Amino acid sequence: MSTHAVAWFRRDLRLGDNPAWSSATRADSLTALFVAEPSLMAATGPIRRRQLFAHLEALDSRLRRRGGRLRVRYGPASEVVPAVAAEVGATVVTVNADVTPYARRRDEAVGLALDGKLEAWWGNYVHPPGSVRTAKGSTSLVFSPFFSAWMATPLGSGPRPRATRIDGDPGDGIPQLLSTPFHPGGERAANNRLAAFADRADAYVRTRDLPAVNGTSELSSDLHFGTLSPRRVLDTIGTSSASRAAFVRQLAWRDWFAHLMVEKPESITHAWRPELDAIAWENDPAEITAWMEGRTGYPIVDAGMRQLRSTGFMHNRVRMIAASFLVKDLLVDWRIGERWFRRQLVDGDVAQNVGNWQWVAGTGPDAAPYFRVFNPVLQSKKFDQEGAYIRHYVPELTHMPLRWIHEPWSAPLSVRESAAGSVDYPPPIVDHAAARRRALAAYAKARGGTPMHADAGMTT
DNA sequence: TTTTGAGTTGTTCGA
DNA sequence: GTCGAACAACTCAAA
Repeated sequence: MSTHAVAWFRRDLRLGDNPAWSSATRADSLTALFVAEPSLMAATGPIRRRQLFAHLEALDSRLRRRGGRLRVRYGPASEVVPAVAAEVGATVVTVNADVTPYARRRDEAVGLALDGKLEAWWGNYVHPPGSVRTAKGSTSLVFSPFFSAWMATPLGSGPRPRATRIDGDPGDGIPQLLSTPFHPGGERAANNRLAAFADRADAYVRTRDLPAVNGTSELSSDLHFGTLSPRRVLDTIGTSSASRAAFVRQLAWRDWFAHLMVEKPESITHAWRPELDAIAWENDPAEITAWMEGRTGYPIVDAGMRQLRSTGFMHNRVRMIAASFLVKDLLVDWRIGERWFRRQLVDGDVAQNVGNWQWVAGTGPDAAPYFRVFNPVLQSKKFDQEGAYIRHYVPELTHMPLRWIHEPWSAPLSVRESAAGSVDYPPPIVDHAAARRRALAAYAKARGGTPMHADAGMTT
């Protein structure tokens, strides 16, 4: 009897170092399948959706060169996958597993419907979620010990791919791209981006915090879509310098947040520290909108939020500043910011986004201490010294002299009037010093302690 | 078994 | 201007 595999692609849109794909190629023939699930599509912003389609186009082209097609189908996976499996007479359906509760429920349902023919691999993390453990057998709730254990864990090896016959049915097809994606799609382009980062990886520590410089890896989107294998990224960058090791540490954070998502899926909606679900958030709708639209009056925050809306990306340092500003300065529930980022970001990823927002909000395990409140002006002066990033994304401040670019409200009226356009830039929506006191008081109250200062709270 | 030290990305205040 | 302390509490691993 001949065997036929369905390689069901999800967030692993590559053929290289892809255990589920490699396993599928061991069958006599295979169907490469992507299911556009309506519920996932609805939760995906236009920029990430466009990027997804670009990757699907590239994957389809690659399969065509091998005489096959990517079969794209629309509908709920729980119906589509068993139907396709029956249609093609599949003996096995291979996938790379995912960590979100949605994905886990979905795969469980599909697995039941397939009567045990679903074969799950881990292909999207350096080490499989759950595999890096403390001596007691659980996931460390402190990053450093997790990192030590992560480094000490040997890399597993998956099955080797073979040449096999690939089904040529395109299914419903891929929607036509109406505009340019964030990145050129596909595995090959992603590998070019990896090679480009490898060339500047030794400058990573020196430049990664400077939003005007191309110093971060900018591989988050490829890691999200799986156009890059994280193990290949690790291999390529290596740890031969302090900079490279610092980057590899970031890959461990990515794995840690995946581990934590499996450990505690309710962290999507609840603080890891339950007492911090009791914070009396302000959640002012007008302020939330101003933050989303980049009209807070704090140039570094607004530059970041506008970069996000217009490009689907935001520099890592600015993500922290903007997130801290929403949670601490505006006292807005981190879940509101998390949802906005997740929808807008081309690399929007539940486990990573929730993990990082809980870190900023101080509600997560081994998170930033709650009293660490970023000062948006200091951060701006420190990391955007020339104001180049601000000027790029906040055109109203193009002509604002460097001396006041980080806090334009301090500029004398004459300066503001002569810097064309700057009168259109809004005044700050909160006073940082007062907002900081209010945040500390709100956190202290939720934690059941007393405020640090007798005068803590909003001064008017 | 108990103790101890250490721990992604910061800010403010007072000496 | 510089510098150290305070701003908490908790997990984990090593001793």
